Amino acid sequence: MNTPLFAYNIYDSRCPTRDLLARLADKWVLLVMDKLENGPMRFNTLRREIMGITQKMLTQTLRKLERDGLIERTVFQTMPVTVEYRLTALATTLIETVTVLAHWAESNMDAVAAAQTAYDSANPSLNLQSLP
Amino acid sequence: MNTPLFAYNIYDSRCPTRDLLARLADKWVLLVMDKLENGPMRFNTLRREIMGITQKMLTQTLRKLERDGLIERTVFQTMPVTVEYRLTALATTLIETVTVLAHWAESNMDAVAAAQTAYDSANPSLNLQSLP
DNA sequence: CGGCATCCCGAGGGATACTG
DNA sequence: CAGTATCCCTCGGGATGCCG
Repeated sequence: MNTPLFAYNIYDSRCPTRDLLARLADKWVLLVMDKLENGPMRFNTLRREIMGITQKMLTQTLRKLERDGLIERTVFQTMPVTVEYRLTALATTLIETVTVLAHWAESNMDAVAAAQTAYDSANPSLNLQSLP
Repeated sequence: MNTPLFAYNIYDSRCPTRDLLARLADKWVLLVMDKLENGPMRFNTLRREIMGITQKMLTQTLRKLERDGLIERTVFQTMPVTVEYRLTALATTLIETVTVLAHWAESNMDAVAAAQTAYDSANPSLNLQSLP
């Protein structure tokens, strides 16, 4: 029968993979990982380049990713301190997927916007424009 | 110089692609799209197979995806009515990435769990176990 | 520079009841 | 079967201030 070595099932709400997916399915997580694709970066560089992210969210995102083993944090005892973040080996198995997803939005924005316009004019009653 | 045809930039917080990414970066969106990979499915089938999703969230997710042109909704006037959801052509350019991301969680759950344990024992002070 | 600690508001989303 | 409509409550996350 060739049973799989893992019994994880993303469709089971009680499976720990569900929580892992929820952590990955986060815009800040995707943006941070995507930014780190080309090598390590420092905290404030990330903060500046990922426009709109607050210090709190960046810190929180970096900590979560570090805890999940996806990024590594290195402190250089300069004055003042320098902190660098880089993807781990584990993250390299995921980063390509992340970058494709993040940039799919750019490549297909026009098609999506057209679909939205069509949908909204076909359903004048509903107001989904406001939905997240 | 070969300037790109689109000036969309996912790192610009005011760019519409940012909102699109936020809609894609959603666990229910990923699970629903992944479920529809192998062909059309009906509402209650999706609801049963994606354990833990409420009727409200399933409806909302399907509507958002329909509005973005990623899924198509077909109503069959049987008695009672039958409604079928299927991925659109636009979605086919994204579905592989989505499935890879969703199932990466299953394949790498053990590694992530190990990293978490290591992190938590190395940082007994912090309590990130509770964080989302 | 690279954070941590608080306050606080609004919305995301669960639970429940009703319908064509 | 496939939804819609409310209520209600938590908690994500922005704003602000402080620190080694």
